[in-house]
Amino acid sequence: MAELLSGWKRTHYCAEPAQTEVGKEITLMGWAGTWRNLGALIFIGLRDRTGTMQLMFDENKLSGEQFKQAESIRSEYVLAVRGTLQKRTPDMVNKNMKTGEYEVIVSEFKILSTAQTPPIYIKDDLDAQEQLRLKYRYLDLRRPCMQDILITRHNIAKITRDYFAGEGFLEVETPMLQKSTPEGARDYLVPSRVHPGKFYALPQSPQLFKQLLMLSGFDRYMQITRCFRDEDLRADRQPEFTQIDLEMSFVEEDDVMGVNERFMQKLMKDTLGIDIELPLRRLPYSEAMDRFGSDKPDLRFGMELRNMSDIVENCGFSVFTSAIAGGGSVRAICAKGGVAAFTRKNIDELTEFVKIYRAKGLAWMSLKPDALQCSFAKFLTEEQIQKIQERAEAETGDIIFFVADTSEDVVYASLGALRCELAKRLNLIDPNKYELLWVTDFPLLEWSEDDSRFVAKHHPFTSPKDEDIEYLESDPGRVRAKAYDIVMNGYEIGGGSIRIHSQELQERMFRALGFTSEQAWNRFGFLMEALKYGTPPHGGMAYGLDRIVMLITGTSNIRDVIAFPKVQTASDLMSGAPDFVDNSQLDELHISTKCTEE
RNA sequence: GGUCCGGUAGUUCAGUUGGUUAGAAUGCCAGCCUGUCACGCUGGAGGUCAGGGGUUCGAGCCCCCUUCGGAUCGCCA
Repeated sequence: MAELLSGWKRTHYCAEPAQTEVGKEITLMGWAGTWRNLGALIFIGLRDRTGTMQLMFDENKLSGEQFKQAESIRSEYVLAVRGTLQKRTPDMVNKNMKTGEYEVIVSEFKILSTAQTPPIYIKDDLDAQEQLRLKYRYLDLRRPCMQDILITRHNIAKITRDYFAGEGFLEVETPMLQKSTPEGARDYLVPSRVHPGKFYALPQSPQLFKQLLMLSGFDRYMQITRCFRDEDLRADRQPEFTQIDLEMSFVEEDDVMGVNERFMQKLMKDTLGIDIELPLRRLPYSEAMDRFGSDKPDLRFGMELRNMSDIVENCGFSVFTSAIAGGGSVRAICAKGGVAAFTRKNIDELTEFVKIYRAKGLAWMSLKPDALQCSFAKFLTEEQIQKIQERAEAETGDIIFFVADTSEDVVYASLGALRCELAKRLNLIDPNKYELLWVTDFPLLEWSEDDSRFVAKHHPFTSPKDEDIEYLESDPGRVRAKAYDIVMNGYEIGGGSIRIHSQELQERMFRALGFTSEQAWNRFGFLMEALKYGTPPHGGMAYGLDRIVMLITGTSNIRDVIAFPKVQTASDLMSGAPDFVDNSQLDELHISTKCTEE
């Protein structure tokens, strides 16, 4: 049944032919879409990656055998078609089609491949279960909207390479098989056949190698590269993902941020035609947390957090006073028009919502037109109520929401999330708006309860701020880093830092992280050694390419921007990976497992 | 590791208080049709109600377990 090309050559893509080709014979190749058989006339849409062209099979213009064959064409058959491009008369134009003014009168065709009825429809407004789409990913990828995303992804990668090449960056590849470094995320391990009992790790990032490239003198490096982290998945997180990774020598924060914000400006202009004003806003971490409860604030809307602790410190409401006494705070957020927008049931939902973030509850003050409704009003003086409303910039019709907790982390996390939830419910987010900013001055270290020690917030090679270096041993928590994240619409799309380029400081850093000198040398000895041989000051950053593609294509699901993604359990529904392997394979790798098939 | 949501023809879904033979649309198959483009008309086929167990005279529906998928907290230097 499947015919061969036998010398046929495609002359055009389906959506390519235009006015100049009218009346000429063209050859198209693609997939049959929906077919409409009118008896002596058959219409079929022929689809390729550029779009769809309507084909007309006319009983009077084809041999009897060919017309009979045309009647057998079904959805997703692969066709090669020769015919004449015709301009449709005005009453026959299909305005919903890019090629709606044209059609091809088929004179000769081949069925290159037949197809079973596909388990999912090949159309943009598909509403199939994602499970099914992923099992038949190759069919899902036939849908024009999916092809558009991957085409946009290609364009973004190309703009990226062109831009950085133009700025003097060299693309250098770094190894996929690396030494495991247990700091940070879990590694994917690869057993070594040659070295019994030893393992490589897949890169979480090319961090150390790009620093070594600076040390070697490449000066400016970039790479679009795959990274792997064996952590739980999310809507915006895959176990293997792509970074735009770069590093520069002889630079300080402003240099890295400058070249990168110009990159984002160009990217937004070339993909969406959006103008981004430079320089981008910069928000120190502490201010971002204080105002937005997040280190990746969505600036498409306001609704900033307000600290009410000093006002309610001595009121009789124990929820508030005990939170403050316990070292935490009481903060609030004002929902404009909340009285009209939220029912009592909605407020209960919001209360449940903040509990996800370990808040114990959600207090609220409803400024109804006739009266103030507030469960804890009796604990407050008129003056305190007045001050709260002033600070929240609340007016009649608004609701002020409060979270109190002994942990600032809980207050920030719950109110930061509530802020976004309220914006969603109040419809404050313009989907066509793009708000970029830098978040800077991150803490260098943060205390880990699990490990009972300080851990690097970014990574252990991040340089402390010059003026804070002196506190590295005495007060590690107050040391700020030369680190910066670039944030767009509430997503961290990239981040980086100036690195430590002195061996002495790097050793102090490892000590602050609780490593003995021996441990540090054992894990990162090659870096420590390298730092002895002439290291330029350097820094860089890395972007999550997948997240950038998500934002630019307007998808909320990272799986949609990756050709062959993994599901929440990190498996591939199409190929069935991961899977058991033969014992002989394990033997060769000197591995025995605790789990077996069945 | 936790919480929540979901799995019924190929597909998307409905299925009442637990009650006769599980429905619709679409797709598929067959026939008719020369301007369709969500073609139309006529007819037809198509079900392990995710899997297992339990309660019951009786389970798609109630309970338990398992499994698969999604969202999310923890986690993600």
